[in-house]
Amino acid sequence: MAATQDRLIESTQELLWERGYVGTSPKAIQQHAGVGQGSMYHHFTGKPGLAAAALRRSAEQMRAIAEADLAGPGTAYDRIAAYLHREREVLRGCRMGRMAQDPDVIADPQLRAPVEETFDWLRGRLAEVVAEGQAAGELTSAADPADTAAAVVAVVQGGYVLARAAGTAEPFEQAVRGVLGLLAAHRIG
Amino acid sequence: MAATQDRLIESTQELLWERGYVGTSPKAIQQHAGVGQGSMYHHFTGKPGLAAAALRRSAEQMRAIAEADLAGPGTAYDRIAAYLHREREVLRGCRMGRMAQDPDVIADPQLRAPVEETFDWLRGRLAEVVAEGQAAGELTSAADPADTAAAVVAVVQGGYVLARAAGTAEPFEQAVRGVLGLLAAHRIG
DNA sequence: GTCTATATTCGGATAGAC
DNA sequence: GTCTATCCGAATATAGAC
Repeated sequence: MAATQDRLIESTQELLWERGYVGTSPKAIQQHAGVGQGSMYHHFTGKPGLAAAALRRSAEQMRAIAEADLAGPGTAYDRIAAYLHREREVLRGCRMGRMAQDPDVIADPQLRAPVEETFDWLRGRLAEVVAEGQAAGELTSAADPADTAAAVVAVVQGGYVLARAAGTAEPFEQAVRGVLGLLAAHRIG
Repeated sequence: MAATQDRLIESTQELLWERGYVGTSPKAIQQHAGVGQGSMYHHFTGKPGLAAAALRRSAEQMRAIAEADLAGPGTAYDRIAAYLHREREVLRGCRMGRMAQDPDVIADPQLRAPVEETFDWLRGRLAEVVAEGQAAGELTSAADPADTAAAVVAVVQGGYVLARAAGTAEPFEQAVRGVLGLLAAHRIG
């Protein structure tokens, strides 16, 4: 039954987000999904296989959500601002970014691949937006597109870290305002 | 013997950095420190107590290292650039930032306090530097000091995440160049 | 496909001898 | 202060019945 696999994958996505890879046990996944032990090991080879499926799905979802803002209307600055101001559950952190901290994830190519690809894509996509803005005469050419894109993505990822450390979303919002404030000086017109 | 406590704390610092809180077992700490089980439980109440001591020490160290750059010579921009360009083991990530991802750390006030205080201090200190630069006429007043400071700290923390995801320090360096490039437009003179 | 039983190792700690 | 012995539950599966 596809529903069982789906529930397992969704539960794994949820628990990886909340507890990380090391902190997520097969048993916890089964309970969260309401699925028996035998059932899980019938559909998946084990914890790594299931986690890989969950991460691939999270990667797809993250990408779709980001693309919605980046392909939206308005100038390059507007689209970056839309991406940065998107509603987020800041205190939960980033589903993908969190995985980058876990040595077991980084050590397993199957687990690391979705994480790496997601951020590669995101940086590339933001760099395109910056370059488009420069080509359209909306932004000065002073800022390198790839470097600026990396800074924007890093602000989001770092903002999550600061917010969780502080126990409030405020530092995330400050960081977003901060980078947009800096970028604003590069607008033309 | 103080040396035993010290070795335990240092080993814990090391392992927390590498494996995180959930991923670090008392046994691993003992082995890394070359100290027996009984000895560890004689000097510390258990894993949380030992981790708290290790985090407090890491917090002191991080603060001293950052202050060295931020209190250095040069303009505000120079000092921020010095902080950003400091030599780092980028692929190891940040000892403090990593802890913010761990729910068990965030849930325990004793463990979270050093993390929270470190980032509060760092953002405050960087905001001072920005404000000093504005007062000295080196930087425009367009950028809010607290917001800019949060963005700078977030770039570092996010840079670590991107670098670990990529398996190379390159995205960290891009992000640093990116935020410095944006900030450069605010320099006067 | 799903269930229950069983196995092995680790995590985190306590107890008491030396 | 340090060591060894012991404890109990959790993590991560495998085996085989239904």
